[in-house]
Amino acid sequence: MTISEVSEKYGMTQDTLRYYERVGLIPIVPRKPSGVRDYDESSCGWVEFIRCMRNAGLPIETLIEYVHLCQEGPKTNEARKHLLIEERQRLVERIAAMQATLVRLNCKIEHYESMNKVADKLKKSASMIS
Amino acid sequence: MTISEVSEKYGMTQDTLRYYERVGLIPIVPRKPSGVRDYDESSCGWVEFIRCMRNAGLPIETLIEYVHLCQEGPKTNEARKHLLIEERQRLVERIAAMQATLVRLNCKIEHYESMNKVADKLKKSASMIS
DNA sequence: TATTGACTTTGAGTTAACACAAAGTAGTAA
DNA sequence: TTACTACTTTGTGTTAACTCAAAGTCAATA
Repeated sequence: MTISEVSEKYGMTQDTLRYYERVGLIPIVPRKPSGVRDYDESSCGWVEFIRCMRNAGLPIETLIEYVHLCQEGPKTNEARKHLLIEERQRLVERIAAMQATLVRLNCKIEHYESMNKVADKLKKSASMIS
Repeated sequence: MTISEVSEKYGMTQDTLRYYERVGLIPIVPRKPSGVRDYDESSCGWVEFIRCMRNAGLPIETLIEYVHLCQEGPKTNEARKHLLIEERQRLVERIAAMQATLVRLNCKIEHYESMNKVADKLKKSASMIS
């Protein structure tokens, strides 16, 4: 697959794909003899994985470390697991914080809606008088 | 309350507090005759609210707009509500994405743990032979 | 009274995460 | 053969959200 196809498929710009590769967020993508990137299944898998993790807010630095570990073979399995467990912890905390915020937003929105109702009632009473 | 007390209380730097006020993320904080900030209950409430929203990832631009609306009186109630509803929608989506990522992380971690078990079993068999 | 320390404003600097521009190359179509 | 298009690398620019520095002010304390 060409970079434009991958860009299309995963909804990321070509610049971002090259940037991710440059900084080590995904392993080096294989090239055609001409030097043009030719994404294989593995490359696409990485792109999709990193997109997912980035969407969830995992920091680039940590992901770069993970990718490095993956490229060093099975001896780094423990280290990778620890890294993932730590990130999971942080993710769980972020989700909890966001859910608390969601509850709060709901309260505020309901508050505004109840104000509307009060306003409606006032209007009704007014129209009944007039 | 002084800025240092507020900074302490909410775990934000004084610089961030001043920055938030400068860009309109919180309303202007009342001052002592000397010009020093003197946070009252309302100011503290705003600081806490904004911290919460920022932690959940709501963009500063949107929050600035919300604060502006709040300062324009009750005629902006509808607009505020709409703004909050939109942000709630985006928040719900972010939470969903993060939960999907969490599931994925769990899978990966379990994968690494099952690999450990296999390794353990191999070790055990080896020790039984020797 | 002099100094100290916490505050003030204004403006510039920093960091993460891209986004863009320039200059060059490979492959294809006319 | 020329023109065109999609790619390449290298390096610079941008944006959000702070963060720091400089120079000055005020109140309290030695």
